Amino acid sequence: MTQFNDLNLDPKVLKAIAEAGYETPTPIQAGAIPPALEGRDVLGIAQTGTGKTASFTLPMITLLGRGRARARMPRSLVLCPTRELAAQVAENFDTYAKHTKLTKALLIGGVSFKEQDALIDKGVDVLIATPGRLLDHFERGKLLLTGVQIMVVDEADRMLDMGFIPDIERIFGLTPFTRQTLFFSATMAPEIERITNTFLSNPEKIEVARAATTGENIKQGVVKFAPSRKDRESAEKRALLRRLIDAEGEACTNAIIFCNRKMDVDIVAKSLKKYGYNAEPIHGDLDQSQRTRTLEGFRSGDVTILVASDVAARGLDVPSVSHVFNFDVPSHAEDYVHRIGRTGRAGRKGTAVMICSPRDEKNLEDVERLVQSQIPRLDNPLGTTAADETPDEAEERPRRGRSRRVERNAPKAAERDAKAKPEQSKPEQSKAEQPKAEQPKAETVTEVQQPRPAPAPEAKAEQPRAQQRGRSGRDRRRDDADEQVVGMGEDVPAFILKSFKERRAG
DNA sequence: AAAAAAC
Repeated sequence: MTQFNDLNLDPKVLKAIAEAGYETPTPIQAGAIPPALEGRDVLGIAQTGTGKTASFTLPMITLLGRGRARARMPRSLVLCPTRELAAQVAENFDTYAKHTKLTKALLIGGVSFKEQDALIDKGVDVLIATPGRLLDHFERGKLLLTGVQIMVVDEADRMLDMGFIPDIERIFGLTPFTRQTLFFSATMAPEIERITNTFLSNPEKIEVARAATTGENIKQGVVKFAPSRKDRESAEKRALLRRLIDAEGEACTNAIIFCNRKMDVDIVAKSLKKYGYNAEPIHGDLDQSQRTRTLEGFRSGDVTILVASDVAARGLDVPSVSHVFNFDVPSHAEDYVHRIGRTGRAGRKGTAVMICSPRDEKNLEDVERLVQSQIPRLDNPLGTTAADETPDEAEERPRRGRSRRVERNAPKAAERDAKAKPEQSKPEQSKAEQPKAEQPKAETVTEVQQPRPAPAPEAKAEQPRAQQRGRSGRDRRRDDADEQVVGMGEDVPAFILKSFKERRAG
């Protein structure tokens, strides 16, 4: 098997890779690095979680190793759709370029121009940017792109969704024809295809499917929710969310909760905090410093629940998320795939639970058509009809969740996660809650046997684990899977290999 | 109808 040492990378880069603890490149890295080092254009079709970022940072650092940056003329450029993603790429550069003298600047919105200007003036080897802020700098005459030798476009399909393609085309036009282009997208939509035909020259195409999307390692479930009274809807929905989180018990080490609206992100986060959960909101209206702080806290484990808009649906590298909760059914079906793709990364187990209100039914149909299977129905722990009491009041005793303790009841899970996060804060279980025996935490969600249709809804919530299928072989948890991407290219559900357009077409 | 990204 190919090792990083076989890849002709700069010894300084190899040293940093070894120090970071890596030996074996992922398939996208093994495929993209050699042609990139030869100076060829690369078209990488890969999702996040495949090691995509290093597949362009490592050869870039090697190629830029010689030469020096001139004032206002960066030698390379990486474009990302969101600020967080750009910041992540910048971190990656810091890690792998630490033994070199290369300089970099991160140009993203929401922060002052001053520091960014100062760095550009000094001259940088690598510029990492979101399109808006980059063009802003350019228009102020602070930046020349005629010295760009390598240009990277990351998450191109998301750029497309966000309407950045005209900006990207414009930026392409500002760089020299002779540049090398490394282009990454999760899917090849027709518009993406057009861009690559226009701006890439005889690219080496590397296509890698991720094993872990909605395949066997993400357990999915959906809970139908109908409020007892209209004016209680939002409070009851939040109460249901808490019950669903609690039902997962110790298995839920950290989670992302997605809401469709920024306002709901704020409300849900605030409500969870009130009930003693360690939750923080993240969405585009929060200021950048808070977004950064929250994300850092979530990565480090200081924050265990991230309540997020779709700003966090794609691209964000949050290792080892055990659960995704969809507070709403996403209105764009493809967002479902991206959202639940935040869990079950790198061959690990993941759980994705979604709440579906009557008005979300249509969106649910769209999602199920897209993934070409029925998402197993879970029992509503609050009951299907009117509750006798307002759930918010019923559980009003706030639970103390600040203390950190090691997992007690789940030694295996604790072992597995020991490397990543030996401790975690957990809300205390309220006495008012139903006995665990009736609500076994690991069995609340049924395994998806795709593309086999889900079993009858009634049967599965209480089904003992031993009777569930699909637990053999690869399906088992890996103890050492922390950073390694495993099972690549195998057992990929057919739909994930198709473009979203093809999926919609059925 | 919403979210993201520029001021």
